[in-house]
Amino acid sequence: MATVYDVAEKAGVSIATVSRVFNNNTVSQSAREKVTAAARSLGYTPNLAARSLMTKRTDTIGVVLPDMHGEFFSELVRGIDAGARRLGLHMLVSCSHDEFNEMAAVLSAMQGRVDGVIIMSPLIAIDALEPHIPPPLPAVIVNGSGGRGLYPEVNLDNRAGARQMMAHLLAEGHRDICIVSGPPDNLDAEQRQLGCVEAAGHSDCRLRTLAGAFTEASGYAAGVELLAHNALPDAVFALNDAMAIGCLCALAERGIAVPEQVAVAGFDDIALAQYLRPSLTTVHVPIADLGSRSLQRLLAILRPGAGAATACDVLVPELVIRDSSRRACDSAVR
Amino acid sequence: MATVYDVAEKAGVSIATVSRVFNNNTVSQSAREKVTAAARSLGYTPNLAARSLMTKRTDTIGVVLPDMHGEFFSELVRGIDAGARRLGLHMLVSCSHDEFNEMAAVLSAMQGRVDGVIIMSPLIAIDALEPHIPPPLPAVIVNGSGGRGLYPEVNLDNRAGARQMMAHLLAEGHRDICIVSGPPDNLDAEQRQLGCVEAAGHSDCRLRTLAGAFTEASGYAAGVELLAHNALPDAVFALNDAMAIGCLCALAERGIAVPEQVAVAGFDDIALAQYLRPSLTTVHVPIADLGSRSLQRLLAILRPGAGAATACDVLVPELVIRDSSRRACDSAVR
DNA sequence: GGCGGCGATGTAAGCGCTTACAGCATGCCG
DNA sequence: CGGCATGCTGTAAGCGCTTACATCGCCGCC
Repeated sequence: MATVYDVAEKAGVSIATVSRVFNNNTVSQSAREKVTAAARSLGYTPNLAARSLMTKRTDTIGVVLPDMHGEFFSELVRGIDAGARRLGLHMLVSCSHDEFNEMAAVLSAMQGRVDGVIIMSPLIAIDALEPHIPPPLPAVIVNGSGGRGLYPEVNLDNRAGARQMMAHLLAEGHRDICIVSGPPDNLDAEQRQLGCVEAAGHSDCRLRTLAGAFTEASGYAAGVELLAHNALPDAVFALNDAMAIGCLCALAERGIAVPEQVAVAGFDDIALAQYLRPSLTTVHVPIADLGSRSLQRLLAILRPGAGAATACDVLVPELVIRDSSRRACDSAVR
Repeated sequence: MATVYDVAEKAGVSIATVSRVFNNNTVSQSAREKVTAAARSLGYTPNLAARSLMTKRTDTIGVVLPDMHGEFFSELVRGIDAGARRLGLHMLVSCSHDEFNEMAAVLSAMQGRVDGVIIMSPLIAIDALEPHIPPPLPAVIVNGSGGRGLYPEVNLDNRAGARQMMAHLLAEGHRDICIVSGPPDNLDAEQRQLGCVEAAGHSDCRLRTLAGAFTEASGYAAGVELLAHNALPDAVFALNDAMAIGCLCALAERGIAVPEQVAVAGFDDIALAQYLRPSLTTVHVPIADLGSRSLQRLLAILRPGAGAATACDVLVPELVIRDSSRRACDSAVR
């Protein structure tokens, strides 16, 4: 690997001049040309580790995720990436697999390699995590409500989303509603469920819950169970779209008409929710926004004064009514 | 930020001892305890940039992706991550947005921060890229057939997959088949198309092509166009599942029965392909395997002799026959 | 008791880079 | 023509760490 010394020697200048060329500092035109030529012929690329040792900046932000599955994760990363590239920042992505020790390990493995981190961990109570964030490391917590306020947070208002959906289902006249829940200990799932209960509390509605795990398979299983007991509710509200799809599948197999015999709703609004038949009523979650917003928050710490910190850090999802919950008479063009 | 010096002073030992404690070298029990206590009380974490400057190892591998959209990307990363974590490696993920200059920039931005890179870039001809990989950087190319052999490659046999699907459709008796193609310049799309043409060449089949872009929307548009011209083929083979889903949606809207009036097939086998109604016949792509396999290849370079390099680096996808292409008389339990 | 061996520790060099500081022309002014 | 600002360039220090090498007890042995 070529170093500044090699380039300097070949170009007949000092290492300082080489460095200056690569940092856009004042260098005479002739020196600049000699250096770039030498660098190219040697295949020289600055060693970023060495650079950041001096500058104390890495131009990299860490992203710690609970896992790597599915749409949610990729959207979030996409949201962060979009902002990061605009600012010339890189992303170090790691994955804690929902394990507490992993999380701490991953975090300390980022020390000195990132300027700050964005942490998302719906499974781990954030107040237990905070002490494990190396103190000088700027951090932003995504969707991990309940921290001690040591770090800024960007949250999704899952409860509000669930309440909106419940209000819609109630308005459609459904009084016997079955929730397909998310995995235990999952913060998002918990809050969505909470929103449902809140909304139901204000009404004369009967609420039941079937256990789910945020997967298509668990939604399918829930649908099968529903049919086995021969106790079809007015509506099924699966707490994410994957489960709604699984459930839809189970219902279709038994010839149950949706929405005529039972309404079905999901949560997340994944890309193909609108392409299902019937198209899926769901709650639109601005996942990429969650990512870009959290990057903004982090940047407000890293480059104080650079950009106005966003005032609000709670994103409210939006109800999207489609065919799977609409009464027959409402049906219209998609 | 505390350094080895701070810890050494507080613990009353030399910096070498501190370093040794953190590198599991021989240190007396008493010294070890003093150091760990001091480190904890100072909140010390080793600076990894400095460490890798000495050791020439970063324990990080770079992943360069064309973009951050959808299932494919997250699965690939998951496959890489799974292997990486087992080996204590980290992942630096970047995204070239299919732009050539970005690609080179991203690559040089990894210099000194990664031990090697896994590059995936279906849009960019790999032989144009190779010269831009900094020479000493070990690299593996994923799914970018056509390199000059400078770097090991791990490829998916898209052609074989497409041929399998065509064979299936032909066997079902379809002779008028419509392909919904992928975006221009996309290597995967090109090869899938090529496979179709090859398979059709050996038969008396009529093949048409409709332009697609690997998105649900483009599949939907293709479906609409098919109906507009009133020229329904026997079968529609969308070159990925997202488009197949869009197409299915367009057909369902007009009341066309699948598979009775027209068979539909996709490519990729995304998680919910089996939960659609009708469930989607498709080609299963082992995306995560693609990721873990490429990591293995990279490792074979980084740690020669550590693990046996896999002999084969072409993954063959697998035909999955479901309801959307089955003749009525074949229909059975899912 | 002196000595080789051994394990724990300290000293210091140096990884590849940035940057403060000094040095050195050059040009311009008084 | 001396002095001074100006613009490039080189020298050298040092970022936080690992590690070769030297040092130093200490034990057991002849």
